Amino acid sequence: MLTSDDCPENVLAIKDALEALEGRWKLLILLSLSAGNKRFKQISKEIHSITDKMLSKELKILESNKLVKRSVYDTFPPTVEYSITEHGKSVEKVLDVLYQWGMQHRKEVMGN
Amino acid sequence: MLTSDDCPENVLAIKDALEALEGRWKLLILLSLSAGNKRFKQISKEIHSITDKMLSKELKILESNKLVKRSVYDTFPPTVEYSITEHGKSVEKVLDVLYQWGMQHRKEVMGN
DNA sequence: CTGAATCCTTGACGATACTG
DNA sequence: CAGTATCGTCAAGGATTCAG
Repeated sequence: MLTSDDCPENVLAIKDALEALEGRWKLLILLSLSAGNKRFKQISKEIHSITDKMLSKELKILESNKLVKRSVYDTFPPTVEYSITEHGKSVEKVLDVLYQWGMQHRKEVMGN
Repeated sequence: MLTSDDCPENVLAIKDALEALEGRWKLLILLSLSAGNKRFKQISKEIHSITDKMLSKELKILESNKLVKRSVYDTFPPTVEYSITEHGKSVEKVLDVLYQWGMQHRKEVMGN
């Protein structure tokens, strides 16, 4: 979460939004969990090129941002399940807008 | 511009959109130019903490993304003016959505 | 199974000096 | 005025190994 530095106040909210979705993996993890609750191993198999370290780290960030919920079940071997929160679901409308503009942007930049 | 790697096709457009706005400066430059055409020096004065190198680099990226237009006038000393393109203006509705969600996000993450 | 610890590479970003 | 060139720093992300 950013604090005031160079930015006018309203820019901070935009930057926070971008930051919450930035990086190579957050989007993929979010979409994977949107399709249903998953365990650590399941996610890493779906996103085959992610390392355990990155998956672990990104999940923590997403959890700290209240986009993802982590549930631990006391079994052996340990069972941990990840799911999308209500707040996590609310990003979908943002992604829609980004998708629409992104398509337009690709047309604009590539071949008109 | 990304090509297909791990990502499902629709994710690429979203990533391109995020990429076009990412980084410490792009948003500030875009907003500055939205308020009116500016010359290099004017922008760097408005965004006082940016270095010439970064401003130059970011402007090139924004120009290559068709978000900003660079106009050179053959005077001495040289005059270069930057302006927002139509495509650049189209990001405003994206920023609106990001702002709305960003505000909600801040409430969610900080003190509900 | 679900991670944490360590080491390494790469690119973003900054400071400063210089040029047409 | 409008940049470029050079050097340096730091954190993101990756590869690999270790642990409860």
